[in-house]
Amino acid sequence: MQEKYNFSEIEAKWQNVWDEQNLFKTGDDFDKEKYYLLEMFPYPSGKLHMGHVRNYSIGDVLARFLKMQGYNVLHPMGWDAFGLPAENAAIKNGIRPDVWTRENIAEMREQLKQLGFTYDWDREVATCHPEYYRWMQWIFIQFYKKGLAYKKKNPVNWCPDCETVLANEQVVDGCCERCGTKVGKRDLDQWYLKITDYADRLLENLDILEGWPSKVRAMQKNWIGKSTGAEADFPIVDYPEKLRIFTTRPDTLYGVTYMVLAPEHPFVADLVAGTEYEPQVAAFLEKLQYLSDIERNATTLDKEGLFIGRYCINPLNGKQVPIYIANYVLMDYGTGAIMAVPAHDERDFDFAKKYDLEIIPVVDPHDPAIDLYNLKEAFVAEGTMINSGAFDGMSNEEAIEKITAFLEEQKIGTGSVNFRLRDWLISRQRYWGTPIPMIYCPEHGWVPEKEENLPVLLPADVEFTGKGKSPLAEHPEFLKTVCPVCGGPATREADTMDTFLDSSWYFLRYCDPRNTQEAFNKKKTDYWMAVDQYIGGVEHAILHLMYARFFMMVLHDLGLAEAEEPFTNLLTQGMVIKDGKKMSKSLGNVVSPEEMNQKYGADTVRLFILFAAPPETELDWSEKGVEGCFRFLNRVWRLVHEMLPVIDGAPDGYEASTEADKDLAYVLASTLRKVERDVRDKFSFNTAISAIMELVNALYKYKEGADDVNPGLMKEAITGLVLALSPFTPHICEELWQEIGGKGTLYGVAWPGYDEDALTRDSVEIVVQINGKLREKLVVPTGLSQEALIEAAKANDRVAALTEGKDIVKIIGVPDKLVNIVVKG
RNA sequence: GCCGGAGUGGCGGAACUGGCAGACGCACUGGACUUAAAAUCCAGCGAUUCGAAAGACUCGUACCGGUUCGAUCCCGGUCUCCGGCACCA
Repeated sequence: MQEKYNFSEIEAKWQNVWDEQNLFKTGDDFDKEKYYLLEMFPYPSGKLHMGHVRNYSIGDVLARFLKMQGYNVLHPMGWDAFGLPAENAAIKNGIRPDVWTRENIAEMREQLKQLGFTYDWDREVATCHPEYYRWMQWIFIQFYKKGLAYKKKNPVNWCPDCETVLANEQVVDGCCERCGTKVGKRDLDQWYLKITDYADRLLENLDILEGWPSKVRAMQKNWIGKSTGAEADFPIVDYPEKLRIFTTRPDTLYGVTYMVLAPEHPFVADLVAGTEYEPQVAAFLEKLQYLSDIERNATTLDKEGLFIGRYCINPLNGKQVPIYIANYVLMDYGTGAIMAVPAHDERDFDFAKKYDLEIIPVVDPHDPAIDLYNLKEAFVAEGTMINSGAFDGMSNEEAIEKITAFLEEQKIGTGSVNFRLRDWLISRQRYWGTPIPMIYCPEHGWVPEKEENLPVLLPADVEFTGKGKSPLAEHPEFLKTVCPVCGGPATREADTMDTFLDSSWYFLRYCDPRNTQEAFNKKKTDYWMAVDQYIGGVEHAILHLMYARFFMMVLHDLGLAEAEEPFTNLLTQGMVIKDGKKMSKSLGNVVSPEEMNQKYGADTVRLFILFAAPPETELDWSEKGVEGCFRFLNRVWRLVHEMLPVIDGAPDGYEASTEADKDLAYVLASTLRKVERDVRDKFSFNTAISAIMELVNALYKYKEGADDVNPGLMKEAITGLVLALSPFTPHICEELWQEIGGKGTLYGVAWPGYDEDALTRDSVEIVVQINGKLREKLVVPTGLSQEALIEAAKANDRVAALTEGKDIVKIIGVPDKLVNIVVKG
């Protein structure tokens, strides 16, 4: 009686073996061909969810497969360990964030091991460890020294009841997540990174990233949002300064009928000071204060404006136009001021209609349906210039160039480019993050901490109330320090860094995780970088992936790394859903990886998650499907055990004598070829697995049908099966490998080759079509010439009967594939 | 509005470079084994029509059209759904 497939015993056994041998440790063998495989590291929230399992299962198949292909594979894992939830746990349950985080990490690390993933745990990093954030601070200082970090006042979300700053995620429907009070704004001095300096490069390099999904590249392109146009200076009547505006439509300059400033524009207060408009402007600003960013930016918001009693002069035609302020002009884009051309801009048109402002067309569409001097809506398309002085008669596209050139000649403007991308606000008024290593000296202003004094440690003796300032800001011992320049008394920055900084270079630290002298050794990162394959959720398509690219560019420019782009290839896996909906506690449809693991084993869970859908698409969890995969593994188990006596003592190699032997040899070779291609070239794990299932089906058929089983062939087939399946379900395969007499562990055993000869069959089935419709199938010798093939088809009784008495117009023959006979009548 | 995808059986999904549509799995149906059940093994499984059956015809990859001997695949148009951005001048 054969042994039952006892997955829990087998899995524990092999995980132990791998652990004891420290099998997945990766050396820096600079001579070997490397492959850096990386999955996005998790936030240690407590337990793994199915999304993690999917992410890491995909990565692990690749890691094991590539190892079998002979690569030196770097496959690390770590923890994105700073962040708000740890602090919330501290406020709610009184657990220290470091303890909470450490416990969660321990639990999740154990879960990852139970899934059999091949991580080199010697390279584990956690961003909350001082050995890690020390170098985070060091990198920040390098950015600062290069002029890429600066401080600026910016409004933050402020809850008047909790008297604290709120992160955007803590603001729900404009109210405080905790107490429900309406959230207001407060201006704070905050640190920024100058990512906008790299906007063009971040955009241009997207074209090189051919290994990225076009979707992600498009998302980043949208996010960067480059627009080309011109800036122009408009003199203001009775005012010394000129008003500079940005426009993408310099061709419409002659159509300007008013100007609009952002209400926060620095000129506004000055322009209305002491006039009758001053109180109205103040009231307008007051009203805007209570709008959230989302409300302020919503397209649905009514356009509201206010004339401020002053006028501008159009530098091209000397026309005097009124100046407005309006809620739809934003201070932080362009120059915070626009020229309004209602005839050719929808927003300006709406505004002009509402406030009864002049509309002057300057581009003629040549469309009889459009009454230029009585427009029903703005005309934004191409046309011929009119009402534009010397530029009349040109195409408006030509006018864009000519007018821009004219502005430059006259020194009243310039060609200009604007980006939607803003500088990266990195200050967080939080405790659980990397302290920003800056010091304020009354004498010397903001100065970076001395590098030899790093890390600036997070103090452990803090209290969490959820009220008032962040714990660091109320910690005198932390705050009190000396100026690195003059040694006089100074104050530390109390803000910590956005956790996105920590995750913007962790892939570099993995290359050299225990270095105490530098953030990472260049020789090592130059060997391992760039990451050959990065795998993670599409929710990180913009922020994380853009920040990491930005960091890599800066580190490259600082001479610290060779690579300029961190991730050569990117795979964004789809979500795991249940019953067509996202898994969530509130819906009660969360499937726990732990339970599934206990019920079916890690191999089954891995197999199902890889088999049920291609990696990029959504995956609907189906327990029936899981059971199917479990059945399959049992089927494999029984097959191998039944064949053990046959394999035992079987010769190496085989002679395929019977047709059944040849059929099986063919299936075996084509399966091995397909699995290799599907995994390596397409990440098409679902079809690779289905091919292996077909092989198993063929083996069952062969064993039932054949009078006597060919031992050499069977041994070869079973060996191939176990090896091909091993990246997907490593535990059961290790066990079977041992039972069929394989040496050592499967990790790193060479990927099986396949028998080319077995792929060539003596005969092949071809299709005969008449007028493109399938009418007959023929078995013919392989490699039959086109002529002979057509003859064979014509000689067939059925084909002859069907073409009887009809004109044969044309015959197409494709060797080893088909014949198509085109007939008439 | 702009940008990026996707639409194939009851379901998840296959189909190489334009060449047998629906691999593999799930669900379902029937059979074998069993005292019985579970497990397992075997077979069937897009729709329609004809036929006792073997089998045969026709239709069928969101919709309309085109290219081609031949289209799930290429081209043009339409619809629907999903994702990103959006008062960005």
